[in-house]
Amino acid sequence: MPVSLPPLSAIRAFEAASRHLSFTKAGEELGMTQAAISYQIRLLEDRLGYAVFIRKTRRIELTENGRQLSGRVIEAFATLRTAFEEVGEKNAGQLVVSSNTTFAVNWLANRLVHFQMQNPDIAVRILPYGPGASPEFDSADIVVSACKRPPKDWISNEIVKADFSPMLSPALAASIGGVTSPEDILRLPMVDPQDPWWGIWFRAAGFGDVDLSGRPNSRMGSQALEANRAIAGQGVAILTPYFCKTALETGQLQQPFDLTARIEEESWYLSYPPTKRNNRKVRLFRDWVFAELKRDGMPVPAPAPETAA
Amino acid sequence: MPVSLPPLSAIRAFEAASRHLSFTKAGEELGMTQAAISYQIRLLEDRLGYAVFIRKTRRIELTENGRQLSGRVIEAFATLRTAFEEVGEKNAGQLVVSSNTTFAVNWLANRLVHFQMQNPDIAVRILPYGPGASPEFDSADIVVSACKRPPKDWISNEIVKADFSPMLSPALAASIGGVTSPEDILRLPMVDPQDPWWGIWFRAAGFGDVDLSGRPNSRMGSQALEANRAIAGQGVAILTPYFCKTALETGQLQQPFDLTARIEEESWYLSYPPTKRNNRKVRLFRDWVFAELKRDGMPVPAPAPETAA
DNA sequence: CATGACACATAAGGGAATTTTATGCATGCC
DNA sequence: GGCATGCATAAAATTCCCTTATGTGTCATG
Repeated sequence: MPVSLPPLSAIRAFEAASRHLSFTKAGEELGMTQAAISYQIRLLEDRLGYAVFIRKTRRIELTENGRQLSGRVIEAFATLRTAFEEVGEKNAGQLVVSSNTTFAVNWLANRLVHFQMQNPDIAVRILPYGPGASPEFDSADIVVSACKRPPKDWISNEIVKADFSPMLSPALAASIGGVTSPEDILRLPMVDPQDPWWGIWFRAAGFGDVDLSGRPNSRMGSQALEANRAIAGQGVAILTPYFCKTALETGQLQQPFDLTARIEEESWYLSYPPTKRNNRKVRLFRDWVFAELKRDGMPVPAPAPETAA
Repeated sequence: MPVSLPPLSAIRAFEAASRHLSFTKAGEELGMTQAAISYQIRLLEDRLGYAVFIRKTRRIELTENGRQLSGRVIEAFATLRTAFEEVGEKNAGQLVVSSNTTFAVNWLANRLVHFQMQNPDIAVRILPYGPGASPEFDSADIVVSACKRPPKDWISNEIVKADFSPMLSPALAASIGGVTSPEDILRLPMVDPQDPWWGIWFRAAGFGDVDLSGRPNSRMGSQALEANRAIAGQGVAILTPYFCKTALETGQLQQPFDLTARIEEESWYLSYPPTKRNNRKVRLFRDWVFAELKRDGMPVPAPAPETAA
């Protein structure tokens, strides 16, 4: 049970006044009037039962007691200031993004350098989390997640709808003389036949119950892996076209059907705690993500309105 | 221009909460509700732009940032607490009395031991100041002064009226066959013929202008010295009977005439700054002085009323 | 598995603590 | 001597907190 201190505002006034040896200057530093400092010092002396300043004409001096306090109090405030400053700086200069692996590998990886060039003062740390793991809501500034919902008070924007469609390597397609009908796919190996996306896509394509016994969806988090296996010709994967853009453009993969399916509400979300809605680095990153999406022609959510700091 | 800190009340709440890892306990320690702590922490996090606590169910944890702050903040508050505590204790246990020499030597000297026995926890320091010097209004807790008035806002009590009357040693009186009329005094050497008190006393005794060219009054501060010279038979001194009580009782001095004179407003005053009116040691000392005076049959002023701390 | 207890969050409202404004006062300086 | 400077003070206005009351999610328990 620590000793109770005099009012902190009085201590702060004393700290400043004892540094400047002037109530007026202390008031300026603290953004208040000379009268307020005078009041606070009076309060402090009243509370302590002894004077800390001797009022001379047009200047003040510390009393013996005041002198003894002054040093320690200044020291304590210096400790506080450096503590908050250091943590604040560390915090302002470092942006921690917890992203699910798909988004990190298929989207962030080859664009991040642009953000970093635009904002050389911000050190970005990407923490990818794989399927089965959870985003690091506690330690991240921003989270890009798919299935895992952020704490409900977080500000959350849907950034990419989880459309999906079968993808395969041209070589694999050629091996059966080309893929022209959904049924062709069934003649090829699948990278992950248990993925529930298959069933949904086939239904959307007009094929009722294709038997692909369900398994917890994990494609949201590991498309990079599936994509590589598909590129390597190991099978047909069911992937989100937007995330395969490069592979599709370079011909490493092909998407035989324009038809995409989706599970409503299964999307990638960018989210952050409301505390950080006015945080510079968070705003910069969020806006950059939105701008990139827009360049890609993706629908972009309106960012939540800002509030005065 | 130091960095501006978050609101200090929020920092204090954080300090307590981070020690207890509980808002409820922190609230108890600080004498406020759990809701208030919650509010303050929220405020702090809002201001800082990052969280300092992770809210788990029925308990809280420090975030990385919070942990980094916590240590320093606790340290800073400990510094403040020990600083105020130490100075406070030093201050509570030590009573500095700046007293004019007459009062110190002729009154305090042989009584102080009683006060010290009654209050063994208080260390009394008497700072006597001689004629010509000033009381140490700045560093003393209590001042006993005569001519020097305390700063006008001080609480000041008249304790001894400066009555005066001629005093001499019995031997000196016998040397002229006894002193029975004021005129007899003029036949003897005076310890300080320039003292204005002489003229006033002689006038009061019915003798008009006795020629004793004036000189600044200094008897208020050095009666001890004059008294010793009178006791040694060097001359007649004009002294305050109350302060010669012992010498008169033991026959070292005699006061030939009951007549005393006084200059209105010339008195000894006990005074202290209003800041200290409820200060324990100051009250104890003041009350002890008043009690001693009362025992001597002196009129005692009513102490100023106390105010709630 | 329902219930209660516990710990923190949140909203509304009131009130006290601070601040400001507007002076006064003493004194040092030109 | 007149003015500027720096602190004190009183009254008035705000702002900031804190409390009360209630909600939410979990854990523990019978």
